[in-house]
Amino acid sequence: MTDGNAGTVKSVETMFAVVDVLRERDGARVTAIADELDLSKSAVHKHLSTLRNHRFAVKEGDEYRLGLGFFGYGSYVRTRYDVFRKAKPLIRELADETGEMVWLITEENGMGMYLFGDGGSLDVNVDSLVGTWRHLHLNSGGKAILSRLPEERVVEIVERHGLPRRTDATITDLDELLAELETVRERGYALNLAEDMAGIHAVGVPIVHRDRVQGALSIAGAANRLTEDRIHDEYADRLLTAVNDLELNLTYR
Amino acid sequence: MTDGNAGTVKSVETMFAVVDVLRERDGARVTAIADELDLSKSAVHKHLSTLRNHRFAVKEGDEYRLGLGFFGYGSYVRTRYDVFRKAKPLIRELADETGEMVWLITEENGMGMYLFGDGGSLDVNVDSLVGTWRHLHLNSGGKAILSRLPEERVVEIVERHGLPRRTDATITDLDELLAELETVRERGYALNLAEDMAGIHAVGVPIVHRDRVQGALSIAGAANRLTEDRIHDEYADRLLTAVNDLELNLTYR
DNA sequence: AAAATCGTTCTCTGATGGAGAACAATTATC
DNA sequence: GATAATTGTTCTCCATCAGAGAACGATTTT
Repeated sequence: MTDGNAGTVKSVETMFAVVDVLRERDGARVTAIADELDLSKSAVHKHLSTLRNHRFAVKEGDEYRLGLGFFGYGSYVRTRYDVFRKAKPLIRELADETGEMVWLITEENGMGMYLFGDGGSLDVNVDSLVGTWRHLHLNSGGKAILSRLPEERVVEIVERHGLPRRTDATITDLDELLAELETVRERGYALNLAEDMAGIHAVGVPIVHRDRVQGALSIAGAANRLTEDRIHDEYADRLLTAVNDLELNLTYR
Repeated sequence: MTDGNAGTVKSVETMFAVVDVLRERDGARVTAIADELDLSKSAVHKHLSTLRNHRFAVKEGDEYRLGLGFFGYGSYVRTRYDVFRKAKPLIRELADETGEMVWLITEENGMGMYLFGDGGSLDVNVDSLVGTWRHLHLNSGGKAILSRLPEERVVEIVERHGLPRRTDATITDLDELLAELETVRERGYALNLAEDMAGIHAVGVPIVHRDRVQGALSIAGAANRLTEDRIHDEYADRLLTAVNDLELNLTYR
């Protein structure tokens, strides 16, 4: 527990290293992987064969890439989230209605992950954000989630993952974050005023079900459209209503 | 090569076994996994810790489940497919226009996988099919893909994965399949007349780019709406046009 | 044509994966 | 409510196997 990787399976650890090289390089050949990881070619080859047998890697000529096996298991994991299945049609609706991006984010081990996103024109590529890990303090959905966690967990999370800065507006101080979360609790929704990406504003509302935060919905878009005023006047209420519907849906349907 | 799992890493193999138990059981506890796999508790525990460190498993109380790590890597793999990124908006459009389900399927190691799907009133159904492996002979998109593979590869694939029957209409004979693929080549699109699921018809068109099949688009829906006649008269042409657009998009944009 | 580099398949050995015992904590049973 | 059974986790320790290195033919470079 104190030691990070005590009691782990080393060869699985190296397998993950191989996988990460394949991901970072968008595919690689045996020798390149062996060089990068300081492993013998034979060892790397053995790992790649193993991965291939389980469809987690594919071989194209002499180049190996990650296989669709990951997508298969990944889709399964997402589909297991009740909140995803129920939020998806709602998100579509909200995206069509507002013309902005609408996101579902959830938390695991103190980090956030976008489970689904829709809408928005060409500003941000939705698909490249889905499935990526995000620090929770950097976005409205993440802050909405944090606002519903016990303070000791928030502190724990910040200690583990830190509060990296992305823009001038990023909250990088724990006390400041805790104060902001108090505001979020009172108000019912969280803002993101260019704290992650310059020029992008957002509102986020936590999804609570059975006394647990299941995630958060958020609306994000260009700062000149999603002004602070319009968020308070229009978007926040629309989002609160949507989340309320969703929470009822989670309970009764 | 002859021996299926010669030259593989055994402990990675057992890791995958653990992962599969977690998937099949929708989460499990240490002892249950150890019992099922005939492993010691300590071994299973070590594997679970390793998986957890890499976010491929999470622990909730004493129960372990697969983690969002899979979804992260899975999303990456899908996004790497150019054909997915470019087909997605087109599929949305087609789904809205026709009111039927529209699918993108691709092939890896002789099996098909739905990369994306949209539309249809049975919206729930869509997400449970995305990310699952499908035999290629069972659906229109798969047959469309097969029609563009060299005959020896088709034979190879059938030898490896067989031609399992799903309904009365399923093609279970290799020669019959090869003949059908010839028809598909001449006509440009493949049909699926309740060969996988009773009451479901579909049309599929292969997506060819740089002399390789990148996948196939298909339209699927209730047999009483997608009658054979209407497929030939309406849907096939609409789909061929869409795929043609997509192929140009793949080349020039 | 020669040299270099590649992926794959061997053999071999030291590191380590997995069994089993021990433990406290929890749950089941009476 | 006390006892017994079962749990997850952490040890130690030995037999296994993960990984190094050499050898191979096939490609690619020079």
